[in-house]
Formats: sequence, C-alpha cells, structure tokens
Amino acid sequence: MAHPPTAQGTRGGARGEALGFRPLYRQVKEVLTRRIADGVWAAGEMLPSEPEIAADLGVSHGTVRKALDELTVENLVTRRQGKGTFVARHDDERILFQFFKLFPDSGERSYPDSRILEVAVREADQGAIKFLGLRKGARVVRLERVRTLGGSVCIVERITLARAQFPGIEKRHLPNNLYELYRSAFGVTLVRATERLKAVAATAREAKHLGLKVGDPLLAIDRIAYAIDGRPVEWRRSLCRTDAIHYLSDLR
Amino acid sequence: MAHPPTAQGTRGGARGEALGFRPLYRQVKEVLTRRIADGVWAAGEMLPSEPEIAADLGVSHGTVRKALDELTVENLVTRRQGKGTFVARHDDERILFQFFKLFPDSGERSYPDSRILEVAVREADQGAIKFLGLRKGARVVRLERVRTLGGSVCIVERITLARAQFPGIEKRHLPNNLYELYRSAFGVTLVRATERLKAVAATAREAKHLGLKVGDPLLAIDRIAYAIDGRPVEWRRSLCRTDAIHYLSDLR
DNA sequence: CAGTGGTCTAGACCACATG
DNA sequence: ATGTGGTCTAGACCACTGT
Repeated sequence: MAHPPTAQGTRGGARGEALGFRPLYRQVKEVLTRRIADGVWAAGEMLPSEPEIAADLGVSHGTVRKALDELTVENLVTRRQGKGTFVARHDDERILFQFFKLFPDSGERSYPDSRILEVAVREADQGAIKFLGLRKGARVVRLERVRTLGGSVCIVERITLARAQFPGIEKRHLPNNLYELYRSAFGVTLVRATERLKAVAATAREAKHLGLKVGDPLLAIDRIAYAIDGRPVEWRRSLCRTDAIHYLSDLR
Repeated sequence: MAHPPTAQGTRGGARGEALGFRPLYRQVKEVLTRRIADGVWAAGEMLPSEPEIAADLGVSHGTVRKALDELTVENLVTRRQGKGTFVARHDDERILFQFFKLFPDSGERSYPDSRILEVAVREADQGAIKFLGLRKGARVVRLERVRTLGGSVCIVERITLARAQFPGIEKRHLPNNLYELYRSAFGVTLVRATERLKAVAATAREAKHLGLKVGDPLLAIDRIAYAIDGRPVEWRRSLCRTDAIHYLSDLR
C-alpha cells in the first residue's frame, strides 16, 4: 500500500503486467478480508476506526470507506454510526435474514427448530463431488434432520460436508444453528449461497416425516454455501411442504 | 439544492422539523429519479455527464456520484466508463438477467417464447385486490399464456393488471416481452419484484398444457412487480414443470 | 465531552471509448 | 485530442453513541 500520492497508474505494488487495473480500495478490501478470515478480529469484535485503518495502510479516509462499503454489502462487517465497525456474526437473526427464505403464509416469522435423524460418514456421491468440488473417494459427513416451523414439521433435509474440512463434526452435539458451529469450532465462515429450486413428488420416506401422501408436491431446495475464501463448503438439500409456508425471493 | 457550502446541519431545504436527517445525495437521487420517471430522458438515452449534473444542481462531483451509485444498484441507470450514464432499458437481456430466474439444468440460457391463450377484462378477484391494492369492483385485464423454453412448453401463467393503468391493452398485440410494452406504450417502468414460491399439484388444465398427469408437482411462482414509484403494477402467477429446469436464487 | 461512522467539497489524475 | 466515468486525496463538518 506504500505509494507516492499520485502514482495511480502503477498502483498495486509489483504489478508490471499489462493486465487489468486494480483500484486501491479493492486492495484495502482484500487486506481487511484476509485479516477477518484469519481471525485477527473475532466475530462480533470491533475493527479499528476508519482513520486508524487509513493511517495504518497509508491511504485516505475515503478509500477505506469505499472498501468497508463493499464489505458491508457482502455482509462481512456491520457498521453502527457512533459506535464502530464490527465483524459480522452468524447469530440466529442474521441467518434468518440472510439464508432462510421460507416464510409462513400468515403470521410472524420464526426460526425453525431441528431434530437430527442420522449422522454418518461415507464416501462422496456424485452430488458431493460436483457441488463441493471433492475428489472421487473423498469422505463426507452426511447429516439428516427434520425441521419444525410454527409447531409442525415442514422440512426434511440432508446436509453434506467435506469431512476433511470439518474433522470430527460427526461426534459433536449438533445445534440448530449449524453455521455458528462451523465458524466457532472449525473457523469456516459462510458468507453467501446459491439455491436451486424444483417441485418434486414426495417419496414414501419424505411423506412419512412430513405427514403427507406419496406423490404430494414438495419444494426441493438445493443450497450450496460458500466460505469467505469463495470455496463451496456445504451442500444442503431441503424438501419442504409448502401448504402453509412459501419461499420468498426479492428481484431487484 | 441551493445551499451555502457548509450548511450541512440544515440541508434539505424547507425542513424545520426535528425529523430524520436527509443527506444531500439522497435528494439528488430523488431529483434524478423523478426526472427519469417523468421521461426527461428516454429509456436508453444518455444522462448529462456527472460534472454537468453537479453544476446544474449546485453540488459536488462526489455527491452526484453517490446518488448515481444507488441508482445503478437499483437498476435505474447503467454506467459505461468512457461512454456515459444511460437510463436502463427493458430489453430482453435485462429482463433475462433481472426478472427471469428459471435456468435449464444443463445447456445454454435462453429467453422463453410465449403463446397467448386468452385475454379478458373482468372484475378484480381477491388476489388482485390484495396484491395490486385495488378497490372492490375494479376492472382488471387478465392474460393467460404458455411459455416455451428450449423447444418444450414448461410454463403456463396468468397475468393480472389494473385496467385503469393499462387502458386498452386488451386490444393490443401482446409481445413476448411485456415489460417493454408497459414502458413504451403506458409509461410504466417496472424496477423490482417479489416472488413467492410453492410446490403445488397440477390441475387437469395445467397438466394438459404442460404434457403432465393430474397431480404432478409444479412450481408455482407468484410475482408482484413494482413500478418506479413503488406501486404494485403486475401480478403474475406462473406454474412451471421443473423436471428439466430450476429456479435459481442467490443469497448474499 | 471525545470518539465513531457519515456526508460533502474541491481538485487532481487515471482508465476507457471515440474521433 | 477530447469527453466520459472511476479513483484518490486532504480536510472540513455533521450525526450518533457513549462517558
């Protein structure tokens, strides 16, 4: 980040290539992202103030702000005027807001409860190889559970993780909020995900858990969640009965 | 926007209340939004350059940029370095990118074709009253069509509009890209939407159009699309067979 | 009060597109 | 060469939160 005040044409340190231009604030952002990923500041902890960061990195206030703006949009930090900038936490509130898109058709929103059905270690199947980028024969942890919303079971889901990334997770107590466990016990912070949705017919097993008949329509959600470094970490397939709830998607 | 250079405590013109503080760039944004909505610049047309807008409104370059930043995020304008800032267009590309979330499971993305089944004027039903904010007894235009993706019919949908807002639309030729028609013929620009998804069982009518059996699972998408002024304008219920396509949602 | 994030300015210069 | 958006700086001041 050391640079003469106006050396904007050759910013970016030892970058002599004729390649794409990388603005300073992006470099600041990367430095901060790295420090957050490395746990320099714990989740929920306050970052240095903007002038401090600016002085530390030898850039101006505005440049630091632009970097923090992007980190805020990406939910890596949260800013509170008058208080400070904090590393984002994976508390239930945030999960509910960012990752859980199922809403009751009427009534208040709530966080679903979970009941574990089975935890097993096995070889990665085709889906795990494809979605998690694993090699053939790699070990995965597969977790199955049912979830309750507003008192009635409405989701049955299967979660697949690379065992190498979560060693021994199969022997742990598994809380309702898994993402908080990933972060606190394995240092894996999930920051974004993609979900692919289809309508499918319930199998006998699903129908039994959800109190439906075989062939009844279910909403299938395949979620792939990505860590702060961009790698896919969790594959989650959820099957939901949607007679009293719906999936909400904002297009803007 | 006229103001002394540092009168930041009492910005916002004739605002003596002890109410919330409104930053200058928000006011700039509102002025620009209004001008776009009023058609001062047509869709696809170039706005004045940033220095021009700044001089016109008596604010600095940075303030104009911050306003345009937000308008860019909201897809109201698009910026192209070296060329200019343009009023966003509702061409097929943008619709595909912003509003159409169905992707083939494999192969290239494409824009769906449409075949109109029926156009009718009738009284608003419960859904139209609720979703479009209409009064009981208001007239609506209801359009039914099937859509084809990759050669096979996979969507049957029903679109409901307030007739008062789209007078005579039922007598027009209805193109594949309706949002472009709304804009060019009725001055209604849609900028965002919410979609509610459920899995449902196909009725006889839907099964016939989609080549399925009664009771087969379908993805039901209820979309409410909002105009630039924030009012709900279109209610669209789409029923999709999702054996070869899926709905993609990005969580970040 | 001091400390934090948020806004605004004036001016300089860079990168990209087009003539 | 010119005009456009994009980056960066230095400094000032405002709004919010605590002591």
